[in-house]
Amino acid sequence: MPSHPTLRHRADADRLLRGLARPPEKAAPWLLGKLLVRRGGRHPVAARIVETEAYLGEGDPAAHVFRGRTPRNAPLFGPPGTVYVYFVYGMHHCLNIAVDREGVPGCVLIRAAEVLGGADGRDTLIGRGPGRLCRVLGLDTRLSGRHLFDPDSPLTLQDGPRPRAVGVAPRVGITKAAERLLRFFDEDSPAVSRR
DNA sequence: GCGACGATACTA
DNA sequence: AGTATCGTCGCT
Repeated sequence: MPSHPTLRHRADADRLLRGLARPPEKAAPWLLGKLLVRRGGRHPVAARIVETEAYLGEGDPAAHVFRGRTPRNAPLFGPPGTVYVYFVYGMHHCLNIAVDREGVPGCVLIRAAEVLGGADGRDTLIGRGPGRLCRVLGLDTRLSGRHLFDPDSPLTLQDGPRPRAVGVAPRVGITKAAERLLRFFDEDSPAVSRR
């Protein structure tokens, strides 16, 4: 077992990468409970993921890559753990994580997370909805294309407490393939979109 | 170069 | 239902 901190972090990243290196419909529920850690500000901010959606790649009419690769969606073709952030409706950013294998553009949209406030964890802020989550974590398109486990990454992933129960529902806000149950959420979280 | 539209979220 | 608000992409 590695005892040096750097080696241990490396081992943690490898384990998380194995979770991400699977098809979106597997990786999306697996991501529930994991912690997004935002660095770059005065203090790191951690947010516990409580709601995700799977986007299946070129065969999924609701996916950004449905009509093929473009400069914007290119990060989705990167290795698992690559960050894809896009801008919608002239005001919101949405965070995605590329999953599966490099060259296979499946991804997971992070729809909600509980931002852990003070050291005591008492004042829990919620980022309900992908737009608000990005606003609360200060994420924008400058992060798109970066990788969660790069040494100096401003956004990383850590292990966290798994949910007691996982709910399944249709994806939010799409018109195509709207019936598919590809949205996953922590049933106990108040931060989940209410729809 | 142009225009339609979107993986949003709030208010009424 | 209405709306704020703009980057992206397909098409001309």
